Amino acid sequence: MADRETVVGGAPSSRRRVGQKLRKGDRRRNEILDAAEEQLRDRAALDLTIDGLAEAVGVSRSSLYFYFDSKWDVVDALVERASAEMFEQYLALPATAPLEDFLAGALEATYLGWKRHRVVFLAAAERSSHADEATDRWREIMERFIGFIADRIEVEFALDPTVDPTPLGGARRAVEIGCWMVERSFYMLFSREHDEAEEREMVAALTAAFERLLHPDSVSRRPRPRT
Amino acid sequence: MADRETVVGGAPSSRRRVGQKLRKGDRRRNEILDAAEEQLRDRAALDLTIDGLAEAVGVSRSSLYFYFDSKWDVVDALVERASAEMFEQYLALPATAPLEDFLAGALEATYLGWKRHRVVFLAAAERSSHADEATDRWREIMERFIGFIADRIEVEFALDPTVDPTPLGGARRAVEIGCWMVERSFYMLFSREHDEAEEREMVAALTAAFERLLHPDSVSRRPRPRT
DNA sequence: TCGAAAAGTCAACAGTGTGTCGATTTTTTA
DNA sequence: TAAAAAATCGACACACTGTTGACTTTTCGA
Repeated sequence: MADRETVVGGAPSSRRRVGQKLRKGDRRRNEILDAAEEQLRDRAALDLTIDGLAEAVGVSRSSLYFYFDSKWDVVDALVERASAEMFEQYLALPATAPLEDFLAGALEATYLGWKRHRVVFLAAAERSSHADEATDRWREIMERFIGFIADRIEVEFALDPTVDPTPLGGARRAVEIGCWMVERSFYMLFSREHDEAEEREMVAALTAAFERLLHPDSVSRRPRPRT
Repeated sequence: MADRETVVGGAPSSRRRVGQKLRKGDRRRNEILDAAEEQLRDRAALDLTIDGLAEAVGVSRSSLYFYFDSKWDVVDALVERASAEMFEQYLALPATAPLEDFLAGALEATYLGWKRHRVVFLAAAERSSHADEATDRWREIMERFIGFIADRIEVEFALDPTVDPTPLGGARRAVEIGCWMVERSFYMLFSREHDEAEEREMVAALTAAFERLLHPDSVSRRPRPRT
């Protein structure tokens, strides 16, 4: 799954039928992406340099401009690559499973994606805060996931009386809030020192949290006197 | 509340007794901060320049280095200033109010803070993604809010059987998740075009969401067959 | 399989912003 | 009011960016 032969972004000489041998340029493009992901282990995206990437790949700096307009362009492509991979996992979720299994599966897929491409998703958040245009791109990527889950919730809402996202502004809004909750929580977890156990705890907590967002609580909220 | 005479960050000649007349340097420092907040309306923090700030304030570029080590240092101070202001609102929350009012009040305070210092909090998120050290600083600021709410929830948990954060990993973790949910949701709202109505909707949705995180849902979750 | 078109490569240049130094002026304070 | 502290600035060295135009290699169809 790592080095496949399909190309995602708006590469030079991109759209070619799948399975065909890659052009030299396409191979190089992937090398650059790999080098970037590699370097992101050490430094923030802000600290990437065209120079550094060029050197890592073994071409001149100006050659790099042949492939990407800027280092942010590189980061964008990297994010797109990792997100697409994660979304494939979403598509593989069993559509007929009970809602809670569906949610647990989605959370698990998200977690594994983060684990695998930690540095890329950290960079995604970084990138998304730089320019409105970049924020929108990240928002769009998130939309794919939000939409996918929201569709399922809509169905569930119609079928299952114990599911009611109305107070959160509807299924869409509820899932939106939930997804950003997950994104941000993973971001905060993966951007600091932690162990595997904490990761599992976080997945469990987020799964429970997401469920709670969708089900009304057990008590009717009435004002209670203070002690 | 805007131009007070206390100074927050590690300014040159900071700690002076409150109420005293500011030194020239302290005034200038505030000017720089104000200029930065002003300029952030136009551009991302990444696009701030020492040059631009210096010019706006009317000093030479190198003079600016007298006050701040870098433009990120400026941003940090700005974030600290706005966060402190918001936290004061938290402290003013009526401690004896019912939980739901407490939460609604906290959400309202957060919302107003965002509304007032939108560009600063957007910059905070941007800044926090640049360097581990900056991420930690933002995390610490969030901790103040998380800790404040979590303390209240702990109490509530002990008193009120309908409050149970256990499945989310305890009060602390539940509030942590909730706060990041709020932070990210506001970030996403305020970083795009929207109207006042949508802001109110978001506040309502987040308030409802936060409550749901703390109360167990009404159905015991049992596997349901698919149709 | 050959040759033209397409793809890929690079050195050199011009530009923008950074951060530091030491010398100088202004403000503060005792 | 004069010494100390604070504030200011010009000039320098440097790191990274993005562009241009000439050159080399690869690709692909006749």
